[in-house]
Amino acid sequence: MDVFKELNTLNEKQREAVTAPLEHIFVLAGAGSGKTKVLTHRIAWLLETEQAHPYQILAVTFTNKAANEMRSRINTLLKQPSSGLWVGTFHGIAHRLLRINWQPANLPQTFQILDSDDQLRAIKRILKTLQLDDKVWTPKKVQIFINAKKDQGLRAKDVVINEDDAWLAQMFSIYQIYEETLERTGTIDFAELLLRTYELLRDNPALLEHYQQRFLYVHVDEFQDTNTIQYQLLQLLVGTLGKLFVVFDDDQSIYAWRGAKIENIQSLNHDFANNRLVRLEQNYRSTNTILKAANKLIGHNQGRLGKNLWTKYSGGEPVFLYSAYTETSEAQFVVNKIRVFNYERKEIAILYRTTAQSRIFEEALLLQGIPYRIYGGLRFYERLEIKDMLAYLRLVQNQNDDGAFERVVNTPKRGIGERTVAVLRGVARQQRMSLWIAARLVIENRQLKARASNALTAFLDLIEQCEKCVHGLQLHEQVEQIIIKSSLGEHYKKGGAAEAQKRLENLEELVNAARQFAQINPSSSTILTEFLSHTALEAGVGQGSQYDDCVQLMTLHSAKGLEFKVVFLCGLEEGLFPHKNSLEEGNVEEERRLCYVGITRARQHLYLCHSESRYRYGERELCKSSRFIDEIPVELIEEVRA
DNA sequence: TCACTGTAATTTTTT
DNA sequence: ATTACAGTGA
Repeated sequence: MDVFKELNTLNEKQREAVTAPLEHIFVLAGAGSGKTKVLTHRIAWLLETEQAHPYQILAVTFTNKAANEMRSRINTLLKQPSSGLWVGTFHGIAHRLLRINWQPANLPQTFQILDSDDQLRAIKRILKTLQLDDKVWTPKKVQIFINAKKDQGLRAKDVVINEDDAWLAQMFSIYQIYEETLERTGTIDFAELLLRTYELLRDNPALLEHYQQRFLYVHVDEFQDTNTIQYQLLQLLVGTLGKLFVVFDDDQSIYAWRGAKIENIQSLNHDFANNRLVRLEQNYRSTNTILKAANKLIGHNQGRLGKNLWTKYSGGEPVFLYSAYTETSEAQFVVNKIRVFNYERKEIAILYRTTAQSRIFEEALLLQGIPYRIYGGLRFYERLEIKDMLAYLRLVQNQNDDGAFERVVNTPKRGIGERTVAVLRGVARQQRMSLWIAARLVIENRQLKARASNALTAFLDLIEQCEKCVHGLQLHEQVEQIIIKSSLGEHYKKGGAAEAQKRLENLEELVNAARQFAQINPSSSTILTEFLSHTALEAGVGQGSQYDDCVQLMTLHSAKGLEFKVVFLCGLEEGLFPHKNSLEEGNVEEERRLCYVGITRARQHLYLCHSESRYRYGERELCKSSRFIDEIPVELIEEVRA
């Protein structure tokens, strides 16, 4: 790249951040102020004028989408694929470090990642064996508790328990058993990826020094979303040698619910001395009207760092407001409007608070034959049949994976019922062994009736056969073989016609995904392990989009970082947005920031929609329009009719 | 052991 | 409305 030519495309503030001397740089970047541009240009600047080597550069994002975007923009800028440069999500980078350093991290080489669903199942199993009242100790609550502790960097054993607090004591004891279980099964959950990586570096000084010397330039996107353990990890990595470059917007902090600490922004100044703050407040995205609406809305929040976005674009059409009678007419209005616009369809987005709202828009779009793409919702690798197949693969690769064992031991049905599995669980727990080994033992000791024993033996043989037969095969052939051997394919053929077809197609798609994965990644003996991790870390968002030019449907959370010519912000109703749960927890400000994110996605046209009534739990409920609508000055709004 | 039936709970967002 | 789960009979 011609650095100096590129610099001319930046404004003064952006240039200041990109060409800043080698200190810690904090960039307060408002929506649409070109933060990704600054980040990518900074990296290019380091490479071209500071003689940095690609392998000295680390760039961390929060979503896979953002990571991919950044990687491709860096490549475009450098006019070649950048090798050696690490760009990824916090979880992706932690995973990479753990794979390389599995031994000092005290992990088996084939360790696997549990997604939220796997984690919840593991917790349910533990609660069942402990025979606790599942009204008091709901799996969800336990899951939230454990993840919160891990996000704070706390192990069960690290915490001093006040014996008076029976609830807390019980929670920690569950946490402890959970930790032991995961240890035994060779699996780790999402939060553990971060915590384990933190401990790995903290407890291995030589290793830490190695990475500190390597990653001299650490970049973090969306810094306002970091949680405690992520912050601590950054502190370790940057050390005294490294230079930190963070980009953040406190008004777009929307992940407090999963442990993001907005206080981390304040800590920066103290923990990383010799720093420089650059403010990007010029917006290049939206019309002045849209920006004014956004500024006024977010002005209702207290304790902001404070900034005022401005733009050179004057005026723009008003923000349109549509009040529907029902959610169906809301969707109809949106779809009719979409037909009028003469833009590319991918320039149009329908945004909503909850995934459940997508269905009604999907139906309306389908009816009118408008191509659309839904982000989020049930992702490819989360589908039932895919999870089943992945469980077979996991079990073939690591027989101690109890979660995988339980999932497929009787799928498809092979006569191993609850009773038999209960016996295995009992033995496994008593002798602290995996279900697989317990099964072996139980068969040897003839603890089961002949019928159950035979069925179980057949299952164990099946898995071992699979293990033998996939040896030396290509990754996608391994998947293909196991679909056949496990007779999962057969199994799904039997279901309802249309649904069964879909499931079979998905299994076929999994084979394709494996083929693609093997093409992108260098072949190695651990490719199956890596593929399985990939399915957990990137739940397969890109699968199955048939058209390129589609109307974009997504939740407000997944819209962060994107922009569209036309935005429909839907379901603006009290209880839905702001969501009831947030109101109860007193988190209206985060909901408002979410609304701010939504509004600032729009370049030219913004439609706010709400419905007077909505189906919930099978009943029609009356809905009040959202307070957020009232917080936008009326002179910016124009009511429209269908 | 498994299919069937009735009842209770469920819906915030993502790695 | 849809789904998950527990209880019941074959």
